[in-house]
Amino acid sequence: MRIGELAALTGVDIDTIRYYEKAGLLPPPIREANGYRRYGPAQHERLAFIRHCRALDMPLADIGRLLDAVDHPSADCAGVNELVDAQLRRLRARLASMHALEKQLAALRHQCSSPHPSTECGILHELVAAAHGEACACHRVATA
Amino acid sequence: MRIGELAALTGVDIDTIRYYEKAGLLPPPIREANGYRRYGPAQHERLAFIRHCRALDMPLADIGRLLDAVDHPSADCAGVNELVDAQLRRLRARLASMHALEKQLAALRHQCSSPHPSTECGILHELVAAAHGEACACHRVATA
DNA sequence: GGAAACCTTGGAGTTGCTCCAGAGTCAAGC
DNA sequence: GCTTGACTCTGGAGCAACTCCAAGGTTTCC
Repeated sequence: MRIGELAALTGVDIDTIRYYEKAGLLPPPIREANGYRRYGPAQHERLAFIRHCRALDMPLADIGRLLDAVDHPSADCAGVNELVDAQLRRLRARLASMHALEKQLAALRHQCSSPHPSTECGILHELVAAAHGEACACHRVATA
Repeated sequence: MRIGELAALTGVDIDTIRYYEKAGLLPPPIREANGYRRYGPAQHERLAFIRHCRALDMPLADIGRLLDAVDHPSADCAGVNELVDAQLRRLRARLASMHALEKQLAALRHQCSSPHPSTECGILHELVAAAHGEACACHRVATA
């Protein structure tokens, strides 16, 4: 199949497929006489693998290492475990900080419930006060 | 003060300060005879405001709009509310998807507890099965 | 035979910085 | 007077993971 068909089949943008090739995640495909890329089921599967990993928010570099493990089945999979663990650690750290952030923003939003002139806006007051180094509702709540 | 002092005072990298200037968030400062940037308390405060907003993970474009509201206090603050609301919506959507992701990764990690040869690794099996379009532990759990 | 749809390459743009090269400026020490 | 080191300047490249575009070649369909 050609690149457009592969794109339609997998829901991956044509540019993204070419990007994965340039990044070394997809091997350079055979070319037709006119220079068009030709793909088979193996590439389709490999692309689906990549997208599944991306759906798990893994960086492309890590996906490349997983593909190496798939390509060289003799090695052991300790590295695979470590990649998934690292991904989980990153995700959990980010989740914690985003939970804190949500509290801060909610507190900030609470400072102003209806439109006023900017001079009287609680949100802007908070942000300006924070810039002065004063306690602000958002970070006061977050660190309490 | 010069840029290095402002950087030390605020904990913001020198390059970042120049970047904010180029992005239009900080007005071009006065220059000394030798061309060095000279900053006063007003710029210091504006930079602190920007960093506080960045700590709330706001995009620079939104911060620019907040600064406009600060600079033009006569307008009303409805736009400010909308920016904070939009930021909260973005954050909450991202939080929800990251929670789902965490479940998926934890389920995936559970497939392999100790190093095996890659051919027997439950994690790789799952990812390859997912690429085949089969049900995978990670997304099966997440969508259940 | 002509138009529309497809493919090619290379490069620029996105966000928010961070780093670097090459050059100028300035104060302190010998 | 000269060197050394710390500071500053500009412009440009690099990161991640794409996305979009221009300019051109190819195929397909009517």
